[in-house]
Amino acid sequence: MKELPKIYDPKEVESKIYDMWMEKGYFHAERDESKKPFSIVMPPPNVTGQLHMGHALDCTLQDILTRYKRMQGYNAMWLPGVDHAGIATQIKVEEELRVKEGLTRYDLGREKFLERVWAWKEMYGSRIVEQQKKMGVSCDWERSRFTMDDVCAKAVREAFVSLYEKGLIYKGSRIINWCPHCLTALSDAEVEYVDKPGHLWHIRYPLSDGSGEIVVATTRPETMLGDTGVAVNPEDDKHKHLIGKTCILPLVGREIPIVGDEYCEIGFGTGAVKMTPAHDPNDFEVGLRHNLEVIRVIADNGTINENGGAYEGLDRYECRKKIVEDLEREGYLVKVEDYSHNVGTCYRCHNDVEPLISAQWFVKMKPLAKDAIRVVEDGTVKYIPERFSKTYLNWMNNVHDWCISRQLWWGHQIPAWYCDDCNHINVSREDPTKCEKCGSTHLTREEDVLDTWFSSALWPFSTLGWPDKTEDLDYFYPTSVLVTGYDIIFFWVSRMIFSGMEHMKKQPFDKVFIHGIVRDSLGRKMSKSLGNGIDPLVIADKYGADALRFNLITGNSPGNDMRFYEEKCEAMRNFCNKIWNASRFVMMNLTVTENKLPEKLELPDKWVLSKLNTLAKEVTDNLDSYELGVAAQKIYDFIWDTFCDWYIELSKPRLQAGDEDVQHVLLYVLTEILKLLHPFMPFITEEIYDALPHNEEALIIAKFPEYTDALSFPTEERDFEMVMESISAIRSRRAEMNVPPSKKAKVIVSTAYPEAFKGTEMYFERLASASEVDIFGADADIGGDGYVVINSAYAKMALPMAELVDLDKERARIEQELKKNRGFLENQERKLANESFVSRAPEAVVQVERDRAEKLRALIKNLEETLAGLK
RNA sequence: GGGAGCUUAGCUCAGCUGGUUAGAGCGCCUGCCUUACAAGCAGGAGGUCACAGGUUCGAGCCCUGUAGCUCCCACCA
Repeated sequence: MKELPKIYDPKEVESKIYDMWMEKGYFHAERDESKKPFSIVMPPPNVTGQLHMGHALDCTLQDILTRYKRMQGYNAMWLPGVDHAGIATQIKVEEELRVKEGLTRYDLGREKFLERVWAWKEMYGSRIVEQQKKMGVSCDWERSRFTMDDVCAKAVREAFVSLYEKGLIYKGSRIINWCPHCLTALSDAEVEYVDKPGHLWHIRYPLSDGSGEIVVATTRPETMLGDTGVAVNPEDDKHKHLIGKTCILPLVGREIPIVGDEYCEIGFGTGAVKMTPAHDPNDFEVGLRHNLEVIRVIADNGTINENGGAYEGLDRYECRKKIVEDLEREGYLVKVEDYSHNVGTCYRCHNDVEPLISAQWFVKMKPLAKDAIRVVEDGTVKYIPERFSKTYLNWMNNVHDWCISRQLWWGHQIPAWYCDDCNHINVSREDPTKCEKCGSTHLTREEDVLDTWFSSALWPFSTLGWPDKTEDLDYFYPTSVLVTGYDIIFFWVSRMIFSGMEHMKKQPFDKVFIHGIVRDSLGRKMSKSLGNGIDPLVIADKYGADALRFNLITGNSPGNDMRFYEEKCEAMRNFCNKIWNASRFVMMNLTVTENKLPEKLELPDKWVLSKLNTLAKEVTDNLDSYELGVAAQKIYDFIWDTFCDWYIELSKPRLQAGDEDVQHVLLYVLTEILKLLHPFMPFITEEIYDALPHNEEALIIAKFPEYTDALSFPTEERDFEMVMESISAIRSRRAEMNVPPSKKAKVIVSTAYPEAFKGTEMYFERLASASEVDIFGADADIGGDGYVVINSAYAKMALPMAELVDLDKERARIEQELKKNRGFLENQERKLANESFVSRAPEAVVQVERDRAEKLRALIKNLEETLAGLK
């Protein structure tokens, strides 16, 4: 048998164990009809990414589920991968190019630039994989995919073409969100709205006929350069007479119409709204209704374009300043109010997004949303916690068309070719050589690439070989559960659901297990700019990956944010050490070499086995309902309290007496504990299992404990708890009297349950500092002069400690205790006397109350007798 | 403007479909190096479960309302 060191050193153990798992191929899953599949696809981290706490939590949850199912005999397949992360990666490589070589991507050209990105990907793409391995993830690395690899590319092409052919993808000019920094269009989901303080400028627009003026209010005066109308509400008595007239745009001099439209709200601002159809989605709609001209004045890079006249070339915010100055100087500015409003910002670079009109590719969402809504509503796809289905449905019910084209180079290039001669758009599975409409061979490929999330949306089936009809798809799809944070429900989860329904005609997963965000100890989001991020690898290095994992999943509930405390890691490391030392203890006392239960079980054996049996049932139930934290907590409590603090202590006298049966029970219980704990703390449990005599090849593939009637001993459990309670009563009393454990004292027990107490003398000696123990029946007259009498509900215990007895104090103490317990009993009796309680509450509940009352009566009786015995 | 969540011990949080005298970790107090572990052991203090009503035999949990905090969504200039 191996000797374990006194302190558990995770660093040494973890890499060794991980290598062993890899070498044995335990993570790999192949289609096997004799087993039920359990499959998870991992949310692919960005190829630019570093593992952060969110990933650590995410992969820990998935690993726990995967290991649990694997141990239950499922064919557990967890598919990992990496996302090409279009914008994020391109920005990173461009940045490197700029800093190191002073070049832009345009200097290199598309082809050369992409070579650089691929080289970058080769260099850094595996970093996050290595980091995940440190966390102990048991995913099938042989199945690892990249969203830009050939398999995924084929799926993207098929998905795009098929949607296009069905008319569900179209190209059109719409107001889109444009990031002037990233120089690309964004989808609605990629815009983050931030409340920013600003102003509401009231501007005078003179009427063309010189009969007066109309005052408009705006938060973005620079956009007036593109104004092509003013809207007022047709019901607005103050303004409706102006409808049909025109006014002169200050500074620009353009004559623009005043139109009546209900979009303009009476009483807000000045009651008149300037219309900039090229730079505001609402104005665009109004413009369509009233045939307003569309004049774009802001260029892609955020400066004013040639339509801005004198302002051309100015940055949009400089221009704003300048325009306000000019308006004021020329007397057009009526007033300025402070006004805070929502400004859209880019989720990647956080610069203000510019709404502008642009020709882009869109996915028509309404028809696709139908099935995606249905499967969540009818429970085919279940969110855990349930409340997130509301978030999802709310979004899906109000979904707008999805802008999927990006003006980037890094990504899946859109498979569309424009005919130079007839302008026809050719979209096809194979690269076309001539226009399908006019036959021209002059074709130009669309330069734009697809939104990264377009390929992510196909992840659950593209990774399994779709569009080919593969065996993997047949066997592992739909996947069992998707684990991810609530912050990407819109980006990803919803798009996977509609894509799965559209392309596979089946939901991509049965369950969506949502977790929250890991925050710092002050409750702030961890971020680079705040510099408050905690590196999971540093923590894992310091406390062990097992401790980190346990930290992340206990003490919080699904879907809720959590705070990260390093102190808690310390507690979890201590827990590891506790298990380690308990195992050392078992090992150093082991002479038997076989893990099997003995024929003859003593009372404490039955007690601990019965508790273990219950634990297995509860943990299984909790895990099946995704209550991972609760399950972990129960295992923790069992190990620390039940096994270490009680059973190991109880085993000591028997071990000393050379009892082999107790060795077997220790080994058995410890092994079962390791199995229960393994999904949560895979490293330390595997290491210990390997050092123990074991029946299965490795813990990772050992059978997960199950409840069994054969090991259910409710009577013995209750009996032994009487003894434990009595021992506790002695300990408590001794501590109160400040008697050191080294001062042993005889214990005389009088109990109404002599059968339960039979043979328990050694436990009193070991755990209650008894020098010797006499056990008598309930009628025994114990106590008297020179004795301290201790009462439990099941026994009266007398300790000869004359020097400690102060009769007055003793009397007062017992009276105090009597008072308290009589109070409790009174409560109990009142409850039991309540006719409606007894008749309406379930019998089991009533019985619990009766037992409790009975217990109180016994305790009170003991106390009364003791009091009477005090002279 | 909608929607969601939170409010439980000094701190951070559990408490699963209503059923003991409401729990954990950390912190605090007392005593112990008891031959697995001082990263430990034993004992202990500490909570009118935000507030007000209601339903129920029974409410931290369900319903209604109030207050405070947080987040998400939404085209109000």
